[in-house]
Amino acid sequence: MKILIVDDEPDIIEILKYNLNNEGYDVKSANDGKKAVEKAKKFIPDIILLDVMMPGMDGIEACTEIKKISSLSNTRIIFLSARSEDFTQIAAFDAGADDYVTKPVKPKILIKKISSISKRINNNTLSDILDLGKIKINKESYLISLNKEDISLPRKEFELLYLLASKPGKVFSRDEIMHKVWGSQVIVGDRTIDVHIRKLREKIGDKLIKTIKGVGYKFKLNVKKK
Amino acid sequence: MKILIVDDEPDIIEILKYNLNNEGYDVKSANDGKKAVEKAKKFIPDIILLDVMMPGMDGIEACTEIKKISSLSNTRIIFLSARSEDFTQIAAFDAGADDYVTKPVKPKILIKKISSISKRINNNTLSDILDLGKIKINKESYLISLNKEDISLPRKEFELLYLLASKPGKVFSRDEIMHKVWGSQVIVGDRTIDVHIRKLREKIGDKLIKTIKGVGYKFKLNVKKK
DNA sequence: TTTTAACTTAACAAAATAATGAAAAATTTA
DNA sequence: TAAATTTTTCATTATTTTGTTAAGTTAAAA
Repeated sequence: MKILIVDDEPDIIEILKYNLNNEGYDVKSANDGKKAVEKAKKFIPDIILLDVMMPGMDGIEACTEIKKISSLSNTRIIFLSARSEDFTQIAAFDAGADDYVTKPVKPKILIKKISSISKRINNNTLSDILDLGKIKINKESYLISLNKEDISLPRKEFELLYLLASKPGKVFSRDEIMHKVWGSQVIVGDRTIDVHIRKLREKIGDKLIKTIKGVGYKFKLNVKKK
Repeated sequence: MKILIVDDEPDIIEILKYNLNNEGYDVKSANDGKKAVEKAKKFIPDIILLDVMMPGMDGIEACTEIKKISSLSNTRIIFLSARSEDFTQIAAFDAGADDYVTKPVKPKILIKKISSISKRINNNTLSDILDLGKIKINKESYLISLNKEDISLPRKEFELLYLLASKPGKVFSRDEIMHKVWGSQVIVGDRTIDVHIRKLREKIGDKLIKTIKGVGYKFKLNVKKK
């Protein structure tokens, strides 16, 4: 996740950079509106933290500029402003802000907002309900229904099943499963995945997930033909 | 806003009068059905609080009479009855009651109901009520009714419940809850949300809100299975 | 058929997450 | 202003989920 910090005070950049780096974000910075727009074009950040008050091009202007750039259409903008009661809030949202934080910025709050925004970015792509005939997988309620009976699954098991079922027939390697379900940062042993598969099979029966030895696992298509 | 209280017990009239005056209502009273009808004709109250059990003409009869009077067609009637399980409820609604309150009357609840009704009179819109079977959630008066019993909830608890119940079955993450209930500018700890959930469960029982570990909370649908 | 790598299974340990109790802080009401 | 209520936090405990290991199976390859 890439973040661009824009502020004219080096101290603030320093603090934010430090905290965000610690959280594992890829952070760059700029110290005025103009440079911000340039850097954003190259860096294509996921999130821009934009100070409202800056000499030269201020945050609102910069935001307006950034919003015009099509390659940055998925970039979220969080404003940093001095006073919460400020009229700038309104202007900020008009300019296309996704959120704002008032100074002095508390790193905890900022990090929470950022993680909440990044989750939203990630989640939006997946559709919510998979309907595979006798099994339905509902991400909204974290329930699956098998032959009309609801079964609730722990999170990892659910996500594993959801992944396999999102492309029935496709064989997922353990690497791919690990990447998609556990995320790129986490590394677990291959056996761990097997164990989760087993637990799933205990609950949904062993017909639906097939092992492809030496390759991985797949969700089985409806195999009824005459 | 004019309110007429009708009850044969002076104490009750006293208490209600005191509380409603404090809220700025214009309050008069009567101590039996007949006098109530007469006073109502002259006073043209917006709301009548009508005791069911009274010597002479009882509340139900009085209500029927009042409903015949065209100048009182906009007057709402709230019954006061001793027991909630009473058949009188049915008779009361047949007679044209708009609402009822069980004795002993809790002033807070009564006031909320009244303010809810007055709002409805003013903007003539239907109130915002979620009806989930045995639990009803009335956003206008911030009251919920569980198995016919009114429970008044503090604002945060109410809004939390309202959010969950607005989409039964959907799992709400703590982030989403925080966003929707606390607003985007407020950050509270995750435990805070848990605590509110707990308070809610203390009041409405622990069947209705389910924890999805690692994900969030959801309002449970009617879960009857054999 | 034997060998062997790959998988399954069960039992257990570790980590993550939530429930609880108590109490401080903030807010509302009297 | 004091009292009461509501909201929030914190520390502790309980619970569930997740991950690991090791021993048994299986199925393909030699």
